[in-house]
Amino acid sequence: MAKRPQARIGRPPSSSAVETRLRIISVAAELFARQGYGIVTNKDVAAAAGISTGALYYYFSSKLEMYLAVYWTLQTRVDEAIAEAMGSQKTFDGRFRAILEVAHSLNAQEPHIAQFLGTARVDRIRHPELQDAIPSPPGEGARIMDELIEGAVETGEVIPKRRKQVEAVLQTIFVGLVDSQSDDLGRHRQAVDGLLALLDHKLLLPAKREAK
Amino acid sequence: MAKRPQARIGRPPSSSAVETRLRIISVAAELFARQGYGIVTNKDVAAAAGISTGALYYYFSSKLEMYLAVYWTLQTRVDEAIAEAMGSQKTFDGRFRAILEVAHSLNAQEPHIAQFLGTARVDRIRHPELQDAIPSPPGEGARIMDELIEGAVETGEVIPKRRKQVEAVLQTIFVGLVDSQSDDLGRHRQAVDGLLALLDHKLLLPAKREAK
Amino acid sequence: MAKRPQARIGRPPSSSAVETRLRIISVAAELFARQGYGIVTNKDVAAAAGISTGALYYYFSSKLEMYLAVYWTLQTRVDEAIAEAMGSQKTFDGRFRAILEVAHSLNAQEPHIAQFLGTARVDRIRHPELQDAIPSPPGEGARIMDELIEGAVETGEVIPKRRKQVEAVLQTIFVGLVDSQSDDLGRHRQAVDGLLALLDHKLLLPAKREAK
Amino acid sequence: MAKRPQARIGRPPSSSAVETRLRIISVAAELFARQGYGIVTNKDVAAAAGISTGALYYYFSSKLEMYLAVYWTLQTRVDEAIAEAMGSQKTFDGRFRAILEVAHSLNAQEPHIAQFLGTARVDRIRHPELQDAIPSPPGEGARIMDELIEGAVETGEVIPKRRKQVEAVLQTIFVGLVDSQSDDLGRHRQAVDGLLALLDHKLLLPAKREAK
DNA sequence: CATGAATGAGTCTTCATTCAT
DNA sequence: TATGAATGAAGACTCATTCAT
Repeated sequence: MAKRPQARIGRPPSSSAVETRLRIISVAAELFARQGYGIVTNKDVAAAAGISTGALYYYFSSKLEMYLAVYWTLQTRVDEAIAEAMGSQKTFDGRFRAILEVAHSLNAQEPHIAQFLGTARVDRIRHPELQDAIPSPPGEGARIMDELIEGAVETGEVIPKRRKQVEAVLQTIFVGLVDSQSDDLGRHRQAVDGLLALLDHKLLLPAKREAK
Repeated sequence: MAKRPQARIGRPPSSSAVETRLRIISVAAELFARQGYGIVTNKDVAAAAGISTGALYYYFSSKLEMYLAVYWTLQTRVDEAIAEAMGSQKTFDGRFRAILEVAHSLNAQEPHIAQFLGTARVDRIRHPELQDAIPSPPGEGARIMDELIEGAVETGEVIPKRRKQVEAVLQTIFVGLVDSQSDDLGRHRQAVDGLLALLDHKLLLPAKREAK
Repeated sequence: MAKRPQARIGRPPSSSAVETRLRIISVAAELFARQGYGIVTNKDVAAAAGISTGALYYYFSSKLEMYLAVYWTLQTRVDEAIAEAMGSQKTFDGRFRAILEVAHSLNAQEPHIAQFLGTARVDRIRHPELQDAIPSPPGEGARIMDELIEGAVETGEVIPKRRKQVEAVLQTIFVGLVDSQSDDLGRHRQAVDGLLALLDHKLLLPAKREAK
Repeated sequence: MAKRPQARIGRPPSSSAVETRLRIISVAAELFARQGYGIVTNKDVAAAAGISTGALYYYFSSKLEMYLAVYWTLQTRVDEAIAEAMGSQKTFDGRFRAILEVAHSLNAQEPHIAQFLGTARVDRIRHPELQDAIPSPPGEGARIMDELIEGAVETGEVIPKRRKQVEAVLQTIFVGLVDSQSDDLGRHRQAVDGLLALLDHKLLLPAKREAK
């Protein structure tokens, strides 16, 4: 599970500033998640955080920096959660199921994380400034994907020739989950359960007979 | 009011309204596909079409109308292609495979169609004006999904209780394909082949033995 | 979205929002008085107030709001002056004379008040936005007219049957004064004196004899 | 009474062009009367006349020229009507009454004439281009005013010293009538009747007694 | 730490005017 | 005569950013 950011004990100096910064990141995350980089204005964020637009510039040198702060905060949380899920399992099958469950429980706890990261993938393409500042398979994504597939090859669950196909299918599924299901927890659950059933060959059965 | 324009040019030689309109839609489709509704400016579109921003308003009453013209043009193309694919097959399995192939060949022919429609899904959420003007499962999407699933229940390929799961999984896969693979035809092919292999139980095999 | 403004200046030294707002209203009053709502541009007002067009929106949410601020500022001044004049007299004759004098002295003090309000009557008809925001007999006009005429009926200066005629004549005179004389104080004085003489039956005398 | 413009008998060449020109002037008059020079667009006029904006430029070299054509057409009609009214009477009293009646019957026949000319007085002030092209006491106004007052001095109805006052009062009344009453024929009648009663000392009577 | 007054570039949109046909 | 495709300047308004206080 993702660790919730807590004020560290025994660190009094300028604690209100730290709190304000965290508050900004938190409200900005929600706003960016819903509306994207281009549409959210500094004024929106400032108002939601209860400060003035000028004050924003004390904490971040630009709108872009603020966005990146949000990005790394959330992406780190996701990366940690996935790393934990990966570590707990050895087979591809186990890991994939664990990741799906982690994705769902993150979504249940903090819905705007997935929404933000889905949005970020789009904004990255749209805004050149973001393109240079955000990695394309996001966060640890590339490393995790590698580990997942290489592990699967080792266990024999994936034959080497199909590496690329598996990678593309996994990307498709993960992006699809984030982009099309993360705004509704119930549907997200259906999608996760459906995918698990698909792995068990229970979702799609052979046709009884051809319709005339 | 414009003061004294002293314009330099009137109607350019040999220009046809129909052609110009199509040219605008075509270049706008590409720009919107890459950058989205909010970021593409009228100036961008006009420049790409080789006309002035004012001329845009001769063809469309607003930026929104122009966007919608692009949307319906492309969405119609997709709907027709999918309807054809659906009609050629009776089983869910056959239909699903046909749709994947259609998706791929559309992508091969006109790459920005999928990019635009993926983008449109996001823009629809971000821009209230679009929300009112664009259907949420896009185009004929809702009807097609229904037909696909009800057909599958009739052939016994999907048990009634799993309807919702199948729907969510299909959404996940279709959105994932569009959003994560449509910018690279090679990867898109891998994804389609991977998904077909997944249906055949060839993509993911049981683990030989548990790694320690 | 604005790209990278690299602005040159922030808050100018020694500036007060209240003062700036008043300055804007004052210069806008003069401009609107002379040229009307449609012709005065935000740029004109901003330049006259010594600020940028953007700054205008710090004080008013739209050009319309700015116009209304001017309107109510001036209309209130007029309503108060007329109310005072009305209160000081009991007869219609006294009140009418008092109002004419008030009109003249307001004109002497702040010439653009009458010009603006004359202009506003026209702009109200031409611009639907204004129609909804400005009352048609302006300000307290309707109430004052009523009080004036009902008082006159009570004192016997107007017979009940002629109420409508008196109202129409008063409207004609007041509007005529504002529209045709308020741009020249000398002529305005002549008009006021002429009207007073008319009441005294001194302006127009019977013809000595019929010219052939 | 104003002569209605009729197609002259026996003048066939390019008669449709003449008709079109007249039609443009007629619809433009109505539009300008209601909305003023600045707000009416060439497109509005063209649409109302059933032609294209381009065609407008065959008949008038600019929007300004078109406006002036309307102005002189209407102003001439008014001047002629007033001249006729003036000629029929010798005393100031008779002439004034006759002018009021002419004003009213013109208003009854072609309501937008007065509306246009009222509007034109305002537009003249607002648009520098019009200022140079339209005379300030409109049309024959200056000459008529002179004749009216000099006649009154000769008949003894106005003493020489009050010339300016009478002029200012007449301007006030004529402008007031046009600006405040010409949009409603009933009210216009009330105003005219009220003014006639005022001349007869029947509109305003002495107060019976002072209210306490 | 924070505010709030201000900027100016950039957005969508309108409109008188032009000119090939 | 007339159309209709096109221009470009100008208008209202937005927004990231700056800076005196």
